[in-house]
Amino acid sequence: MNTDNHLAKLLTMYGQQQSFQRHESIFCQGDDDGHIYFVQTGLLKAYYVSSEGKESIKSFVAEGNMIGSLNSVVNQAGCSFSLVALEASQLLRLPFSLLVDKAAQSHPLANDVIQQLLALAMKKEQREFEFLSLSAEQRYQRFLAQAPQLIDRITQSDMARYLGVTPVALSRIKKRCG
Amino acid sequence: MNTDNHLAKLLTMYGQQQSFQRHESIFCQGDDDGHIYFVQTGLLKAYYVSSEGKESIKSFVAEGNMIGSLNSVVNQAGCSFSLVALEASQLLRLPFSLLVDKAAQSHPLANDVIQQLLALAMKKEQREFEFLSLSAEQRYQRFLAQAPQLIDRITQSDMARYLGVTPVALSRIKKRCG
DNA sequence: AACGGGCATTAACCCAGGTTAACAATGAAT
DNA sequence: ATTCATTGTTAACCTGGGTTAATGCCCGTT
Repeated sequence: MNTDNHLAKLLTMYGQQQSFQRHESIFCQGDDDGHIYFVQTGLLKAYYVSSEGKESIKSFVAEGNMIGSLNSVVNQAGCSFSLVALEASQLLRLPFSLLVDKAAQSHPLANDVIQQLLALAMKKEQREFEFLSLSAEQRYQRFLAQAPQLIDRITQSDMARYLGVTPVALSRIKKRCG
Repeated sequence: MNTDNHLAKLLTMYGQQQSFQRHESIFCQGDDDGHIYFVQTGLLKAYYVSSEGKESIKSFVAEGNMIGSLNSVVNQAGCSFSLVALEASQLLRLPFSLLVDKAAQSHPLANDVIQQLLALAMKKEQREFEFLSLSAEQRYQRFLAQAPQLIDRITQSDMARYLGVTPVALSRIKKRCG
Protein backbone atom coordinates (compact mmCIF):
# COMPACT_ATOMS: atom_id res chain seq x y z
CA MET A 1 0.00 0.00 0.00
CA ASN A 2 2.96 2.35 0.32
CA THR A 3 3.14 4.88 -2.45
CA ASP A 4 5.75 4.93 -5.15
CA ASN A 5 7.10 1.48 -4.41
CA HIS A 6 7.40 0.70 -8.10
CA LEU A 7 9.42 3.83 -8.66
CA ALA A 8 11.57 2.99 -5.65
CA LYS A 9 12.16 -0.51 -7.01
CA LEU A 10 13.16 0.87 -10.38
CA LEU A 11 15.62 3.20 -8.71
CA THR A 12 17.31 0.48 -6.68
CA MET A 13 17.40 -1.88 -9.67
CA TYR A 14 18.70 0.48 -12.32
CA GLY A 15 19.96 3.51 -10.41
CA GLN A 16 23.68 4.18 -10.35
CA GLN A 17 25.18 5.10 -7.00
CA GLN A 18 27.12 8.35 -7.00
CA SER A 19 28.88 10.28 -4.26
CA PHE A 20 29.54 13.99 -4.23
CA GLN A 21 31.57 16.08 -1.85
CA ARG A 22 30.45 19.39 -0.44
CA HIS A 23 30.61 22.05 -3.17
CA GLU A 24 30.98 19.48 -5.92
CA SER A 25 28.96 20.09 -9.06
CA ILE A 26 26.52 17.47 -10.40
CA PHE A 27 25.73 19.34 -13.61
CA CYS A 28 25.90 22.88 -14.93
CA GLN A 29 23.44 25.18 -16.65
CA GLY A 30 23.73 24.46 -20.38
CA ASP A 31 24.95 20.89 -19.92
CA ASP A 32 23.08 18.10 -21.60
CA ASP A 33 22.06 15.87 -18.71
CA GLY A 34 18.99 13.73 -19.08
CA HIS A 35 19.17 12.02 -15.67
CA ILE A 36 17.03 12.21 -12.60
CA TYR A 37 18.85 12.19 -9.28
CA PHE A 38 17.41 10.74 -6.12
CA VAL A 39 19.00 12.05 -2.92
CA GLN A 40 19.68 9.28 -0.41
CA THR A 41 21.72 11.40 1.97
CA GLY A 42 22.94 14.98 1.84
CA LEU A 43 21.61 18.21 0.40
CA LEU A 44 21.68 19.76 -3.08
CA LYS A 45 20.89 23.17 -4.42
CA ALA A 46 19.52 23.88 -7.89
CA TYR A 47 20.18 27.40 -9.11
CA TYR A 48 20.12 29.73 -12.09
CA VAL A 49 22.89 32.19 -12.94
CA SER A 50 21.80 35.18 -15.01
CA SER A 51 23.87 36.74 -17.76
CA GLU A 52 24.88 39.47 -15.28
CA GLY A 53 26.10 36.82 -12.87
CA LYS A 54 23.23 36.99 -10.38
CA GLU A 55 22.51 33.65 -8.71
CA SER A 56 18.88 32.65 -7.99
CA ILE A 57 18.05 29.44 -6.19
CA LYS A 58 15.33 27.31 -7.70
CA SER A 59 15.20 24.70 -4.95
CA PHE A 60 16.96 22.80 -2.21
CA VAL A 61 16.81 19.03 -2.53
CA ALA A 62 17.16 17.02 0.66
CA GLU A 63 17.10 13.29 1.46
CA GLY A 64 14.17 11.42 -0.02
CA ASN A 65 13.64 13.86 -2.89
CA MET A 66 14.55 13.77 -6.54
CA ILE A 67 15.45 16.31 -9.17
CA GLY A 68 16.42 16.57 -12.81
CA SER A 69 16.17 19.12 -15.58
CA LEU A 70 12.81 18.66 -17.28
CA ASN A 71 13.96 21.07 -19.94
CA SER A 72 16.94 18.91 -20.77
CA VAL A 73 14.78 15.80 -20.80
CA VAL A 74 11.63 16.90 -22.57
CA ASN A 75 13.04 19.47 -24.97
CA GLN A 76 16.35 17.80 -25.64
CA ALA A 77 17.90 21.14 -24.73
CA GLY A 78 20.60 22.08 -22.25
CA CYS A 79 19.82 22.12 -18.54
CA SER A 80 18.20 25.38 -17.53
CA PHE A 81 19.88 25.35 -14.12
CA SER A 82 22.95 24.08 -12.27
CA LEU A 83 23.01 21.47 -9.54
CA VAL A 84 25.59 21.37 -6.74
CA ALA A 85 26.04 19.52 -3.44
CA LEU A 86 25.75 21.70 -0.33
CA GLU A 87 26.76 18.73 1.81
CA ALA A 88 28.51 15.47 1.06
CA SER A 89 25.75 13.54 -0.69
CA GLN A 90 24.84 10.04 -1.84
CA LEU A 91 22.74 10.06 -4.99
CA LEU A 92 21.03 7.48 -7.14
CA ARG A 93 21.19 8.43 -10.79
CA LEU A 94 18.78 7.19 -13.45
CA PRO A 95 18.48 8.08 -17.14
CA PHE A 96 15.14 9.76 -17.57
CA SER A 97 14.61 7.92 -20.84
CA LEU A 98 14.75 4.65 -18.92
CA LEU A 99 12.01 5.85 -16.61
CA VAL A 100 9.94 6.89 -19.61
CA ASP A 101 10.38 3.52 -21.28
CA LYS A 102 9.56 1.55 -18.17
CA ALA A 103 6.56 3.72 -17.36
CA ALA A 104 5.26 3.08 -20.89
CA GLN A 105 5.50 -0.66 -20.16
CA SER A 106 4.31 -0.77 -16.57
CA HIS A 107 1.02 0.70 -15.56
CA PRO A 108 1.70 0.66 -11.79
CA LEU A 109 4.94 2.50 -12.41
CA ALA A 110 3.09 5.03 -14.55
CA ASN A 111 0.74 5.63 -11.63
CA ASP A 112 3.71 6.29 -9.36
CA VAL A 113 5.05 8.78 -11.87
CA ILE A 114 1.69 10.53 -11.92
CA GLN A 115 1.83 10.86 -8.14
CA GLN A 116 5.33 12.34 -8.31
CA LEU A 117 4.39 14.79 -11.04
CA LEU A 118 1.25 15.84 -9.21
CA ALA A 119 3.30 16.56 -6.10
CA LEU A 120 5.84 18.50 -8.17
CA ALA A 121 3.17 20.57 -9.90
CA MET A 122 1.58 21.44 -6.58
CA LYS A 123 4.91 22.46 -5.07
CA LYS A 124 5.61 24.73 -8.02
CA GLU A 125 2.12 26.24 -7.90
CA GLN A 126 2.67 26.96 -4.24
CA ARG A 127 5.88 28.80 -5.04
CA GLU A 128 4.22 30.66 -7.90
CA PHE A 129 1.57 31.81 -5.42
CA GLU A 130 4.18 33.04 -2.98
CA PHE A 131 6.02 35.14 -5.55
CA LEU A 132 2.80 36.45 -7.02
CA SER A 133 0.94 37.33 -3.85
CA LEU A 134 3.33 37.66 -0.92
CA SER A 135 5.94 40.20 0.16
CA ALA A 136 9.55 39.20 0.75
CA GLU A 137 8.91 39.33 4.49
CA GLN A 138 5.91 37.03 4.21
CA ARG A 139 7.87 34.60 2.06
CA TYR A 140 10.59 34.54 4.71
CA GLN A 141 8.09 33.80 7.48
CA ARG A 142 6.56 30.98 5.46
CA PHE A 143 9.95 29.50 4.73
CA LEU A 144 10.78 29.43 8.44
CA ALA A 145 7.44 27.77 9.17
CA GLN A 146 7.52 25.25 6.34
CA ALA A 147 11.16 24.24 6.11
CA PRO A 148 12.54 24.51 9.67
CA GLN A 149 14.71 21.46 9.06
CA LEU A 150 16.63 23.36 6.39
CA ILE A 151 17.42 26.62 8.11
CA ASP A 152 20.49 25.35 9.95
CA ARG A 153 21.82 23.50 6.91
CA ILE A 154 21.94 26.43 4.50
CA THR A 155 23.53 29.85 4.66
CA GLN A 156 21.42 32.95 5.10
CA SER A 157 22.67 34.15 1.73
CA ASP A 158 21.35 31.03 0.03
CA MET A 159 18.04 31.45 1.82
CA ALA A 160 17.89 35.01 0.47
CA ARG A 161 18.62 33.87 -3.07
CA TYR A 162 15.90 31.24 -2.71
CA LEU A 163 13.41 33.85 -1.50
CA GLY A 164 14.21 36.17 -4.37
CA VAL A 165 15.98 38.94 -2.44
CA THR A 166 19.62 39.86 -1.82
CA PRO A 167 21.47 38.68 1.30
CA VAL A 168 21.61 42.30 2.50
CA ALA A 169 17.84 42.62 2.20
CA LEU A 170 17.23 39.38 4.11
CA SER A 171 19.48 40.57 6.93
CA ARG A 172 17.33 43.69 7.17
CA ILE A 173 14.10 41.67 7.11
CA LYS A 174 15.38 39.48 9.95
CA LYS A 175 16.24 42.51 12.05
CA ARG A 176 12.88 44.07 11.33
CA CYS A 177 10.62 41.15 12.21
CA GLY A 178 12.67 39.11 14.64
CA MET B 1 0.07 8.84 -33.09
CA ASN B 2 -1.43 12.13 -31.93
CA THR B 3 -0.79 12.82 -28.30
CA ASP B 4 -3.42 12.77 -25.63
CA ASN B 5 -6.07 11.13 -27.77
CA HIS B 6 -7.13 8.91 -24.87
CA LEU B 7 -7.59 11.92 -22.68
CA ALA B 8 -9.51 13.68 -25.44
CA LYS B 9 -11.75 10.65 -25.84
CA LEU B 10 -12.45 10.53 -22.13
CA LEU B 11 -13.39 14.20 -22.20
CA THR B 12 -15.84 13.85 -25.06
CA MET B 13 -17.33 10.67 -23.57
CA TYR B 14 -17.79 11.79 -19.98
CA GLY B 15 -17.33 15.55 -20.05
CA GLN B 16 -20.30 17.74 -19.37
CA GLN B 17 -20.83 20.71 -21.68
CA GLN B 18 -21.07 24.04 -19.91
CA SER B 19 -21.45 27.59 -21.19
CA PHE B 20 -20.40 30.70 -19.36
CA GLN B 21 -20.96 34.34 -20.20
CA ARG B 22 -18.34 37.02 -19.97
CA HIS B 23 -17.66 37.81 -16.28
CA GLU B 24 -19.44 34.71 -15.10
CA SER B 25 -17.77 32.78 -12.30
CA ILE B 26 -16.93 29.08 -12.66
CA PHE B 27 -15.81 28.60 -9.07
CA CYS B 28 -14.53 30.73 -6.20
CA GLN B 29 -11.55 30.55 -3.89
CA GLY B 30 -12.59 28.37 -0.96
CA ASP B 31 -15.20 26.43 -2.93
CA ASP B 32 -14.99 22.68 -3.01
CA ASP B 33 -14.73 21.93 -6.72
CA GLY B 34 -13.00 18.75 -7.78
CA HIS B 35 -13.48 19.17 -11.53
CA ILE B 36 -11.14 19.82 -14.35
CA TYR B 37 -12.33 22.19 -17.05
CA PHE B 38 -11.30 21.96 -20.66
CA VAL B 39 -11.73 25.17 -22.65
CA GLN B 40 -13.25 24.55 -26.10
CA THR B 41 -13.82 28.22 -26.91
CA GLY B 42 -13.32 31.40 -24.94
CA LEU B 43 -10.89 32.57 -22.29
CA LEU B 44 -10.71 32.13 -18.53
CA LYS B 45 -8.65 33.73 -15.80
CA ALA B 46 -7.57 32.01 -12.61
CA TYR B 47 -6.74 34.39 -9.78
CA TYR B 48 -6.02 34.70 -6.08
CA VAL B 49 -7.49 37.39 -3.85
CA SER B 50 -5.47 38.15 -0.73
CA SER B 51 -6.97 38.95 2.66
CA GLU B 52 -6.34 42.64 1.92
CA GLY B 53 -8.30 42.33 -1.33
CA LYS B 54 -5.36 42.39 -3.74
CA GLU B 55 -5.98 40.33 -6.88
CA SER B 56 -3.11 38.30 -8.40
CA ILE B 57 -3.58 36.37 -11.61
CA LYS B 58 -2.31 32.83 -11.63
CA SER B 59 -2.99 32.11 -15.28
CA PHE B 60 -5.07 32.75 -18.36
CA VAL B 61 -6.64 29.66 -19.90
CA ALA B 62 -7.47 29.82 -23.60
CA GLU B 63 -8.96 27.35 -26.09
CA GLY B 64 -7.37 23.92 -26.03
CA ASN B 65 -6.16 24.18 -22.43
CA MET B 66 -7.48 22.77 -19.18
CA ILE B 67 -7.46 23.85 -15.57
CA GLY B 68 -8.65 22.74 -12.17
CA SER B 69 -7.64 23.23 -8.57
CA LEU B 70 -5.07 20.58 -7.70
CA ASN B 71 -5.35 21.66 -4.09
CA SER B 72 -9.07 20.96 -4.05
CA VAL B 73 -8.54 17.64 -5.77
CA VAL B 74 -5.47 16.20 -4.06
CA ASN B 75 -5.89 17.63 -0.59
CA GLN B 76 -9.67 17.55 -0.44
CA ALA B 77 -9.44 21.20 0.56
CA GLY B 78 -11.09 24.30 -0.85
CA CYS B 79 -9.93 25.74 -4.15
CA SER B 80 -6.91 27.97 -3.66
CA PHE B 81 -8.02 30.31 -6.44
CA SER B 82 -11.07 31.60 -8.30
CA LEU B 83 -11.94 30.96 -11.93
CA VAL B 84 -13.93 33.36 -14.10
CA ALA B 85 -14.73 33.73 -17.80
CA LEU B 86 -13.13 36.73 -19.52
CA GLU B 87 -15.07 35.94 -22.69
CA ALA B 88 -18.16 33.89 -23.40
CA SER B 89 -16.79 30.36 -23.11
CA GLN B 90 -17.69 26.77 -23.88
CA LEU B 91 -16.19 24.35 -21.36
CA LEU B 92 -16.10 20.60 -20.90
CA ARG B 93 -16.26 19.66 -17.25
CA LEU B 94 -15.02 16.39 -15.81
CA PRO B 95 -14.81 15.16 -12.20
CA PHE B 96 -11.15 14.75 -11.41
CA SER B 97 -11.91 11.57 -9.50
CA LEU B 98 -13.24 10.06 -12.72
CA LEU B 99 -9.98 10.84 -14.47
CA VAL B 100 -8.05 9.28 -11.60
CA ASP B 101 -10.17 6.12 -11.70
CA LYS B 102 -9.94 5.75 -15.45
CA ALA B 103 -6.20 6.41 -15.46
CA ALA B 104 -5.76 3.71 -12.85
CA GLN B 105 -7.55 1.31 -15.24
CA SER B 106 -6.11 2.40 -18.56
CA HIS B 107 -2.39 2.52 -19.12
CA PRO B 108 -2.56 4.58 -22.34
CA LEU B 109 -4.69 7.15 -20.56
CA ALA B 110 -2.18 7.22 -17.69
CA ASN B 111 0.52 8.02 -20.23
CA ASP B 112 -1.53 10.92 -21.55
CA VAL B 113 -1.93 12.21 -18.02
CA ILE B 114 1.83 12.01 -17.55
CA GLN B 115 2.32 14.13 -20.66
CA GLN B 116 -0.15 16.74 -19.40
CA LEU B 117 1.44 16.88 -15.96
CA LEU B 118 4.92 17.15 -17.45
CA ALA B 119 3.79 20.08 -19.56
CA LEU B 120 2.16 21.70 -16.55
CA ALA B 121 5.23 21.25 -14.37
CA MET B 122 7.44 22.80 -17.04
CA LYS B 123 5.14 25.78 -17.46
CA LYS B 124 5.15 26.39 -13.73
CA GLU B 125 8.94 26.04 -13.55
CA GLN B 126 9.21 28.59 -16.31
CA ARG B 127 7.08 31.02 -14.35
CA GLU B 128 9.06 30.33 -11.17
CA PHE B 129 12.21 31.21 -13.09
CA GLU B 130 10.72 34.46 -14.33
CA PHE B 131 9.71 35.66 -10.87
CA LEU B 132 12.98 34.51 -9.34
CA SER B 133 15.41 35.85 -11.91
CA LEU B 134 13.79 38.56 -14.01
CA SER B 135 12.73 42.15 -13.39
CA ALA B 136 9.15 43.28 -13.96
CA GLU B 137 10.25 44.89 -17.21
CA GLN B 138 11.86 41.68 -18.45
CA ARG B 139 8.76 39.68 -17.51
CA TYR B 140 6.67 42.12 -19.51
CA GLN B 141 8.89 41.78 -22.57
CA ARG B 142 8.75 38.00 -22.36
CA PHE B 143 4.99 38.04 -22.04
CA LEU B 144 4.69 40.11 -25.18
CA ALA B 145 7.00 37.73 -27.02
CA GLN B 146 5.47 34.49 -25.76
CA ALA B 147 1.75 35.24 -25.60
CA PRO B 148 1.10 37.75 -28.40
CA GLN B 149 -2.26 36.11 -29.10
CA LEU B 150 -3.45 37.13 -25.63
CA ILE B 151 -2.53 40.79 -25.47
CA ASP B 152 -5.57 42.05 -27.33
CA ARG B 153 -7.93 39.79 -25.42
CA ILE B 154 -7.05 40.93 -21.89
CA THR B 155 -6.90 44.31 -20.22
CA GLN B 156 -3.60 45.91 -19.36
CA SER B 157 -4.61 45.77 -15.70
CA ASP B 158 -5.02 42.02 -15.88
CA MET B 159 -1.68 41.70 -17.61
CA ALA B 160 -0.15 43.69 -14.75
CA ARG B 161 -1.73 41.48 -12.13
CA TYR B 162 -0.45 38.45 -14.01
CA LEU B 163 3.07 39.87 -14.10
CA GLY B 164 3.04 40.64 -10.38
CA VAL B 165 2.92 44.43 -10.53
CA THR B 166 0.17 47.04 -10.23
CA PRO B 167 -1.59 48.46 -13.30
CA VAL B 168 0.06 51.82 -12.59
CA ALA B 169 3.51 50.24 -12.61
CA LEU B 170 2.86 48.44 -15.89
CA SER B 171 1.77 51.68 -17.52
CA ARG B 172 5.11 53.22 -16.45
CA ILE B 173 7.05 50.22 -17.74
CA LYS B 174 5.32 50.49 -21.11
CA LYS B 175 6.15 54.16 -21.35
CA ARG B 176 9.75 53.49 -20.35
CA CYS B 177 10.58 50.73 -22.80
CA GLY B 178 8.18 51.30 -25.66
C1' DA C 1 -27.37 63.28 -26.30
C1' DA C 2 -26.35 62.46 -21.71
C1' DC C 3 -24.83 59.63 -18.21
C1' DG C 4 -21.99 56.47 -15.64
C1' DG C 5 -18.53 52.81 -15.12
C1' DG C 6 -14.29 50.71 -16.15
C1' DC C 7 -9.73 51.48 -17.99
C1' DA C 8 -5.20 53.78 -19.05
C1' DT C 9 -2.18 57.61 -18.04
C1' DT C 10 0.24 60.76 -15.29
C1' DA C 11 1.89 63.11 -11.13
C1' DA C 12 3.34 63.31 -6.29
C1' DC C 13 4.88 61.05 -2.50
C1' DC C 14 6.64 57.06 0.10
C1' DC C 15 9.02 52.84 1.07
C1' DA C 16 11.12 48.24 0.35
C1' DG C 17 14.73 46.51 -1.53
C1' DG C 18 19.15 46.93 -4.59
C1' DT C 19 23.98 48.50 -4.58
C1' DT C 20 28.26 49.49 -2.69
C1' DA C 21 31.26 49.47 0.82
C1' DA C 22 33.12 49.06 5.43
C1' DC C 23 33.49 46.06 9.28
C1' DA C 24 33.29 42.10 12.38
C1' DA C 25 33.04 37.19 13.17
C1' DT C 26 33.91 32.67 12.00
C1' DG C 27 36.57 29.00 10.39
C1' DA C 28 39.74 26.48 7.35
C1' DA C 29 44.68 26.24 5.69
C1' DT C 30 49.42 27.16 6.25
C1' DA D 1 49.38 31.99 15.57
C1' DT D 2 48.64 34.15 11.19
C1' DT D 3 46.42 34.52 7.08
C1' DC D 4 42.78 34.36 3.99
C1' DA D 5 38.09 33.52 2.49
C1' DT D 6 33.41 33.35 3.47
C1' DT D 7 29.53 35.05 5.82
C1' DG D 8 26.57 38.26 8.18
C1' DT D 9 25.63 43.09 9.70
C1' DT D 10 25.13 47.86 9.17
C1' DA D 11 25.16 52.38 6.89
C1' DA D 12 24.54 55.47 2.93
C1' DC D 13 22.54 56.33 -1.15
C1' DC D 14 19.60 55.25 -5.19
C1' DT D 15 15.78 53.32 -7.78
C1' DG D 16 11.73 50.69 -9.00
C1' DG D 17 7.46 49.97 -7.77
C1' DG D 18 3.30 50.83 -4.43
C1' DT D 19 -0.32 54.21 -3.19
C1' DT D 20 -3.45 57.74 -3.93
C1' DA D 21 -5.71 60.74 -6.67
C1' DA D 22 -6.82 63.54 -10.68
C1' DT D 23 -7.83 63.41 -15.59
C1' DG D 24 -9.40 61.83 -19.92
C1' DC D 25 -11.03 58.08 -22.91
C1' DC D 26 -13.98 54.69 -24.47
C1' DC D 27 -18.30 52.19 -24.42
C1' DG D 28 -22.51 50.53 -23.26
C1' DT D 29 -27.04 52.04 -21.37
C1' DT D 30 -30.81 54.77 -21.11
